[in-house]
Order: sequence, then structure tokens, then C-alpha cells
Amino acid sequence: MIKKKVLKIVQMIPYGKVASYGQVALMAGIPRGARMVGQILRNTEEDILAGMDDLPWWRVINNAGRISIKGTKYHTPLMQKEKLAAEGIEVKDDLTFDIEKYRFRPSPDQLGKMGLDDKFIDLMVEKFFI
DNA sequence: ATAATGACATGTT
DNA sequence: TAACATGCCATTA
Repeated sequence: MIKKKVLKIVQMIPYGKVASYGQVALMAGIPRGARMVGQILRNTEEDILAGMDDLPWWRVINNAGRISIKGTKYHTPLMQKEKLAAEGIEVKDDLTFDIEKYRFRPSPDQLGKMGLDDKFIDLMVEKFFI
């Protein structure tokens, strides 16, 4: 299922790094599925609270380098900001920061090990200049 | 089966 | 820079 794959990718984002929704989607094999990533993370809130705290949802932001959640039952933009700050990423008051400075850029090798298809690896390289 | 719904991305104004 | 429009596509109703 798409959901499982996406969650797996999100779990691979290292401490102090971030990835955009579109980037996660691409790595999960859904080149244009950015919105789905957001959907999945939102629908997974309860599972996260259920104990699975190894899902770093706060490391996923939009490609403009801006926190884009509007606030849900359990998470708020401010919470995400705090989480990022705790990892050394200072988010400005307008909820933006320099994403390129912290973007998760796995090497093609790593991507291969993640079970990613060659065509997607190529797209990653082309788009994010690995 | 059809249509609406997003924690998005990009190009145009 | 910021607002707007259009494209996206798995889920859900």
C-alpha cells in the first residue's frame, strides 16, 4: 500500500533534516503525489499517538520551506516549529526557513538500498541535485 | 461510476 | 513578494 511506503520513507529522514511532501512522494514512487503524503500523515495522527513515535512527521514540510499544516486535532503549526527547533532548525515567525540548508539528500546508492526504482532515482537526482 | 477533497507543487500575474 | 489558477491523484462519499 502507498501508505506503508510513505511512512517508511518518512521514517528514514534523519534527525535535523527535512524533506518536502513532493520529495517524499517521489521517493515513495508517486512522482506527483505530494498531496497524498499530507493526507496520509494527517490520517496517521492517531497511530502516532498510539505509541509509534518513530514517525518524524514534523520533518516533512512544503517545498517552499514553509510549515503548511493549519492545525489539526492533535498537531499545530507551533508544535511543528518547536519540534524542528529542538533539532537545531530555527523556524522564523512566519513559519518559514531555508529548506535547502537542511534538505535530506540521500545518495543514489542509499536510494537504491531503500528499494527505489532506477527511474525514480534519476528523477531525484535531476530534481534535487543529489 | 462520478465527484469532491486535501499537512502540495508550479507557473503566471 | 504574494496572491491566484491549474495540475495532481489516492481516498472517500
